[in-house]
Amino acid sequence: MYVRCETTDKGIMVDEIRDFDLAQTLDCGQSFRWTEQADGSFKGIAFGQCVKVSIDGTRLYIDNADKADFENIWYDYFDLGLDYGKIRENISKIHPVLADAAKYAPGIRILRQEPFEALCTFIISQNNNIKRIKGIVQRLCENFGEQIGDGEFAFPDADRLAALAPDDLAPLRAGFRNRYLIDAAQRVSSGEVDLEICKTIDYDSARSELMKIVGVGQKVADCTLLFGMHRIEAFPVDVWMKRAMEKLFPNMNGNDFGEYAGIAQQYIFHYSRMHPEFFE
DNA sequence: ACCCAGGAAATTC
DNA sequence: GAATTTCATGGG
Repeated sequence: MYVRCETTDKGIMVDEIRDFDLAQTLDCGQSFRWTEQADGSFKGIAFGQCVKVSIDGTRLYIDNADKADFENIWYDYFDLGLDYGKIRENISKIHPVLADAAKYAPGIRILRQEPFEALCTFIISQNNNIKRIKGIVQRLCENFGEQIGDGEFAFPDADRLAALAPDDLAPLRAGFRNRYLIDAAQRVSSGEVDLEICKTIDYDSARSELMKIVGVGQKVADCTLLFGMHRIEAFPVDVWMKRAMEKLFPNMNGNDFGEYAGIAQQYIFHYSRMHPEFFE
């Protein structure tokens, strides 16, 4: 998608936006740092910058960002270079229920989050619920992240967390996940686990690289690869996806959804979560 | 009191 | 090896 942006009183404005719904994308359990405001906009932080985003028709507004920020951070973060309409069209041919799921929330996009943040937030996600995950992530940033504004904190980097011990994370109330977070930070900080290389090496190797970390299994590795490394062939299977596959796609698995399996996964995950009656 | 939550490690069979 | 239990915490 070719986009131009210009400066307005509501920050940067980008026109001709398609296949993008803020609630569907920012409140669907892939990122845990966005909160909806009373006016329908979303406030959040990524790459150390706090912004407020809103959509009016085909126009995307990003407040508190300039043109350089848009080009350097937000164009990629919102994955505006990928044609989701075309992908939706293609994967809808695979299975009629997948077509239904894609049609249900056509504005979902896969964010390109910071790798270390994706790793940590999905470590926190295990055996947990989205509301509490958000609280723990918020406390992690408030306690150990760099302050970037009035009450706003960046996600802490691996070096900072690597200097801590599990008990130092007690204020998070993350329980048994504390030692997993410290182990992840120390292995990333030391270079034993290379998050950048996970963007390019073959999928199984990338997954193995992440699974060196204590507390990272297949599902957390897949989520990290999908949301932090934009490996959109990843197909994380959590409790919702397990139910969905058994009930809605019997005798199928992630491989049947092809190179865009991760995008299919998000459509199915969201569709299932919004329709719990499917699984009663 | 009990069960579950975008799981994984530790233990047991 | 496969199946079960445990791990903290909070909400329903």
